Amino acid sequence: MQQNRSRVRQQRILDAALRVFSRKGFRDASVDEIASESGTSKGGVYFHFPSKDVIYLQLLDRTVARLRNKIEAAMAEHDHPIAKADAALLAVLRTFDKHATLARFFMVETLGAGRQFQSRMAETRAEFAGIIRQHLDAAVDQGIIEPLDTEVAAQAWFGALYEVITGWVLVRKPERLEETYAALRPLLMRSVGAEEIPLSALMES
Amino acid sequence: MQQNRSRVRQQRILDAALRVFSRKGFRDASVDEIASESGTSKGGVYFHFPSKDVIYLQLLDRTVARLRNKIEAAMAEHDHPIAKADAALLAVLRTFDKHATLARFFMVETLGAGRQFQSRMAETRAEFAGIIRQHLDAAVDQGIIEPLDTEVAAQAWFGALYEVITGWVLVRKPERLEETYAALRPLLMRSVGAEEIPLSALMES
DNA sequence: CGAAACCAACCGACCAGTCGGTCGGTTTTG
DNA sequence: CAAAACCGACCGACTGGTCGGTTGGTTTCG
Repeated sequence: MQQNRSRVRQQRILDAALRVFSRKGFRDASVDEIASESGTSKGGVYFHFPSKDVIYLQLLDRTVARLRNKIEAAMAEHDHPIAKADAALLAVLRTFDKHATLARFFMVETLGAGRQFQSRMAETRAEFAGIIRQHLDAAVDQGIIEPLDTEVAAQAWFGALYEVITGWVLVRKPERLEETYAALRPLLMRSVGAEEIPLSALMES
Repeated sequence: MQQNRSRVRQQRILDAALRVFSRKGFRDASVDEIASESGTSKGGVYFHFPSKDVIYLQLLDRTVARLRNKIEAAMAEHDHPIAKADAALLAVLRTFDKHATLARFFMVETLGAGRQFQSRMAETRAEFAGIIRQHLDAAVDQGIIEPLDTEVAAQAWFGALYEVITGWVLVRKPERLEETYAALRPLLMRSVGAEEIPLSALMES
C-alpha cells in the first residue's frame, strides 16, 4: 500500500501543477507553489519528480492521452466519417467547456511554454492534426468528399478549432464554448466539400 | 540631427530585439544580448527604452502595423471581396515567406510570451480577426456569400492561417510557404460558401 | 562647454535544485 | 514480544547562477 500512497501523491502533484501552470504559465510557476498547492513541500515534489521540466512533460502527456481517448471514444460510436467528425468536434468542445483549466493549460500554455518544449509541442500538434487527417483521408477514400490536400486541411481544421477555443479561454465569450458548434460545424464541413447532413439528434446525447 | 541619430539607434535596437526574440523567445532573450546584437551596451539600451517589456511591446506594435499595412495595401488594389481576400492571403504568405524571422516572432512568440502580455495578445488576434470579419460582413451584404456567423468564421480563418504558418515556421515544410496557397484558398473560400472563381492572374503579380 | 548618448560595473531579487536531517511505520533480531 | 535497525516519504534552509534594472563616470557632437 505504500506505493499506492506514493502514486496518489504523484497524481496530487500533477493535479496541482495543472492548476498552477494554467494560472501562471510554465515559467512563472514556481515549484514552491506547486508544492504548497499539492499539500507538500519542495523537497517532497523533488522526491517524486526529478525536475520541473519532467513535471510539465508528464502533465502534457497525461493531458494529451486523456483528450485523445475522449475523442477516439466519441468517434468509435459512429461509422460514417461525417458523424465521427461531428462527435469528435462536440467531444472536444464539451471537454474544454467542462474543464476550463485544462483548456487554459492546453491552449494558452502549449505554444509558449519555452524553447525546450518546442519540438514536443510540434509533435503534439502534429498528433492531433494527424488524427484529423487520417479521417479526412478515409472520407476521401470512401468517396464522401472530393480529393484535396488533407495535410493542409487537417492543419487548418486544427488551427481553426484551436483559435476558437483559445479565444473563448481568453475572453470567455460565448458563455458556453459548445455554442460555437452550430457555427463551426458547417464551416468545417463546407471547407472540405462535405455536403450538409442534418445534425438533428447529435445536439443532445 | 541628434534626434535622428537617436531614432536610428532605437530602430537598431528594435531590429536586434526582433532577431533575438525570434531565436530565444521573450523570456530567454537577455537585454545584454539585445544590446550586443545592436552594437551597444545594456546601459545604451536602457537609455532608449525604460524596460524590456516596452521593447517587446513597441516591437509588437511596429510589426502589427507593418503587417496590417501590407495586407490593406494588397486589398486596396481590388474591389471584389473575393479578390481582396485572395490578395490579402497571398500578401500574408509572401511576407512571412520572405521574412521567416518575422514569422517566428509573430507566430511562435505571440501567444506564450508571458502572462503580462496576454491581454495585448488577445487584442492583436482580435484586430486581425476583425479585419477578416469586416470583409466577410461586406461580402454578406453584397450577397456574394450567404449569411453566417462571421465572428466565428473570422476566428476560424485566422486560426487556420495561423496554424499553417506556425507549422511552416517550426518544420519548414513545404520549402516555400506560398505553396500552401493552392490548398488553403479553396478551403477558406468553400468554408464560407463562396463559389469558385478562377485564380488565374492572381498567382503572379 | 554642455547636453545627449553611451558604457562597464554593480546590485538585488528570484528560483531551480540540493542536502542534511526528521518522522512514522515496518522488518529484523535477541 | 519488544527493542533495535531500517526505510520510504517528506521537510525547509541554503546555494549558485541568472538577469532586469541602476548608477556614476566617460565620450561624442553641435
